[in-house]
Amino acid sequence: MQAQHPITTATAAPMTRAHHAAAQIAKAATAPTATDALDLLDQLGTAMRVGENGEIYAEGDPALYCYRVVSGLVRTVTLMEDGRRQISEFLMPGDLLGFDALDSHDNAAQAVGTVQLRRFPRPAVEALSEGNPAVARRLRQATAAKLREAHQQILLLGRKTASERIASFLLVMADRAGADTNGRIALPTRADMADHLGLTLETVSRTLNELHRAGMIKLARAMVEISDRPALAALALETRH
Amino acid sequence: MQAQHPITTATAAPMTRAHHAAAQIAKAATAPTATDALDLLDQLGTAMRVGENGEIYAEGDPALYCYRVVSGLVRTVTLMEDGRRQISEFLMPGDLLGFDALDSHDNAAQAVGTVQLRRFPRPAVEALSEGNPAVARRLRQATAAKLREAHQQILLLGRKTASERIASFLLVMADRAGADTNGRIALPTRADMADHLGLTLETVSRTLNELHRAGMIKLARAMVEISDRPALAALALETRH
DNA sequence: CGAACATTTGAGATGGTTCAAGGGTTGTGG
DNA sequence: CCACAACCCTTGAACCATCTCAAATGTTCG
Repeated sequence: MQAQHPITTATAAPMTRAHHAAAQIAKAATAPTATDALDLLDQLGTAMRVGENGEIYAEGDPALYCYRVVSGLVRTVTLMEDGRRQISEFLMPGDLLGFDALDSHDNAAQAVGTVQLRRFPRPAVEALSEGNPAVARRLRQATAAKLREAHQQILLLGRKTASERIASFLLVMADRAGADTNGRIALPTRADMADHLGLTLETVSRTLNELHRAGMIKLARAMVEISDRPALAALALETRH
Repeated sequence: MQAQHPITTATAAPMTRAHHAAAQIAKAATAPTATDALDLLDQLGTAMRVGENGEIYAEGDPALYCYRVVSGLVRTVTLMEDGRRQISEFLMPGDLLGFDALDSHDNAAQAVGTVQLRRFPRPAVEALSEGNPAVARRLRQATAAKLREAHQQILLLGRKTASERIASFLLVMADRAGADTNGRIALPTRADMADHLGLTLETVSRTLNELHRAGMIKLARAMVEISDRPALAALALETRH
């Protein structure tokens, strides 16, 4: 039902940091910082780079680490035995990854292009959140926010037409990625979009070009620019916003 | 694209309990109970009953309360302006509801049949989890578990065929609801199933009857019995299990 | 009994898929 | 720096899984 993509090997730098710092930090920061409670995490993390199409973790892997995206785009992938593929979400710089795993990851995470990450050992994160209610709350909120996004995606997949899906997707990408200075936003491949939106890459291509002909977007390979946001929003049928 | 259902009014018993107990409980229970940390919640809750098709909360409502299902079946509904409807999930006895809201509910919750609930004021829950890391952790895990289910649903909606969807749904219901003593499980209406599975009620009806003819299930109105679980599981293409 | 509602079934319409081919782009090695 | 290979994207045409529209048949309950 869907074509598949060979996965080139990851270029992952190994890490060398300890987790024992976590408990200390948790106690030190009795009064949560005025900024973001999750800033505390940073000291526990290690920088890491993954090459294009590299795997950050596989489905079913024990959840030893979690990550924050520093730069680049990450996709979260579920694969069926016969090769059908579903991308649950795309993650952008600043997004957290793998924090909501229970003991194993329920889907794979892969770098769309080259990606820079900060990696945190989960035991350290757990220890930190155990000792610091503000961190615990922020983590729960982060997971709740993902759940909310998942519900949006469920609505999209269950009830929207192809052009509504594309319009919704473009708006989400524009809002989250923050268009570059020219209002242009980088897109993943048609195949990646298709597997995210429950369509085929041909339908994605056709629909994108229809929106272009309709004057709602400008199209250039892997880049789009939204020229008529109200029209797109009307198509996407965004309830909220 | 989809027919709509009028909502009969809820029969909700008002509540009378205070939240101030929360902080005390949190402190008292420094050593978390051997059983379930969430048992601590019970004392903060009030019993409540909602009639068939009654609304527990509406989409966009400020999230003042959260709930645990005591008996009956609850559906979580997102509505589009033109009437298209998506049911994100069905909740069974023991399931938590509204705990993962941020400050407002991102979808409505309705009673499928008559439902008994236990209702908790969110400030009390927050206070409890603030003071009790075990509770905080359980709540985060509960939200993470919902996210995992949402990802399954995204795969189902994005990539499965009608019969795969039905088969998957029946297995989930059987596992979660726990079939009655005769292995029979209660189903919501065809329309509710359709709006959960991204199909029309006609397709649900036809597919259910096909599975019946194929000898995989026994069918009796709002009841099914799974007669050939392996065959159903093969159809559902469950990766895990 | 009768009204409201849930389910089934049929027949025709269709949005999106599938299969197929051609054109663009990018990077790489000669 | 050109030429080829590997992709990606586009476009066309036929097909089909599911939807839509329509009607008949339960079923439930006041």
